[in-house]
Amino acid sequence: MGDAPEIDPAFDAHDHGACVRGRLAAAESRCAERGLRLTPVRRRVLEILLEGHRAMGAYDVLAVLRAEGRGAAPPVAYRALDFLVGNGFAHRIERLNAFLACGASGEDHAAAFLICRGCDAVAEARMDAGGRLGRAAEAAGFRIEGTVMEATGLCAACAAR
Amino acid sequence: MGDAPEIDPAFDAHDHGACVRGRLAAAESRCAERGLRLTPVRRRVLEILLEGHRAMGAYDVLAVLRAEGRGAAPPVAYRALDFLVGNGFAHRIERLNAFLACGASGEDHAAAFLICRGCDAVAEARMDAGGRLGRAAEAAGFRIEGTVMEATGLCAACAAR
DNA sequence: GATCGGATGTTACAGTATATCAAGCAGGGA
DNA sequence: TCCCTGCTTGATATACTGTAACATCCGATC
Repeated sequence: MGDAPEIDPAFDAHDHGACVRGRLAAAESRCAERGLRLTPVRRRVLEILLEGHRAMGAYDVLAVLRAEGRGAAPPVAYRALDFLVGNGFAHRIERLNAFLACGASGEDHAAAFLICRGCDAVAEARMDAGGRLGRAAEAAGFRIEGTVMEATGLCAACAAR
Repeated sequence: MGDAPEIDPAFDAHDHGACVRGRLAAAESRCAERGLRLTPVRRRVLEILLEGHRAMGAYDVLAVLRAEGRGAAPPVAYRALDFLVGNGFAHRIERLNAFLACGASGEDHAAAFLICRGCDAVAEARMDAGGRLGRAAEAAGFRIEGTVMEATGLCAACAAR
């Protein structure tokens, strides 16, 4: 511990097409490794999240599926999102009731998020789990299974405005 | 840093009547100090949260208000809860869409929560803000205004069962 | 082909939250 | 006193988020 965690370049510009293709390919090979089924719906939902490159509500995702003529009642979106979150391909942002493609698709890691209230951008920071809260929980006999860390504030661009 | 943060005795028994009265009195004097108006509705909602001594949904609070014959449409509960959260008398537990009376009513502090998925008890741990995520945010030019930290797992009692 | 489990499609509904407007009430200044 | 202003409350309606339950489909296996 000691060094600040790495933060994804969510607030910066980048080659987005390549970004989406690369992450999708990474997810595919991860699924193959682990015997997970990245079905068309699941793949498309991940792609939608990657293309959006922001936290999207389940109903935002649903709207895209609908526009493409897929069967699209809420459970379709929620099930695909549950699969992606459950297997580490996406995160749920509790504060926003929204979902975000994971910046390190499929690797096990604890994540923290910086949520800009000005532009709604969300940056993911990779953290190792545990830390002070982990020690406190252990002392209380509490067994932690998952942790949510979300900070709200203003990104550099919005603060300048 | 270094020492584990103190955790409220949410998983233990205690003298509940005294606990409620004491915290309510503390909230009243805090409001007087700061010129905040702890109106009857707000006071009663805080009392309900304190009596429940657990995370309660807005509609749980609302049901109690209704049973008492107060005007009780959703906005009544949400506004009172917003006031309490905004002024540090209660916390919102994002993971549960629920609210919890603050264990240190009114003092400014960052809090983390241990949420038992067995019995839905929520323990509040007082943390000082900042830490590793704070340093990462600073490096990215992100100004943090508030942080949510919630760990889900099993409390000692539920793990034993 | 028969069977079985997982994935999808669909309807209906439950739970959470807010926009909006009307009415009441306290405090301050003309 | 009276009015004005701002905050709080009351109430209706509606939007947003999430899930239960059941039917169907599809691929793998025997």
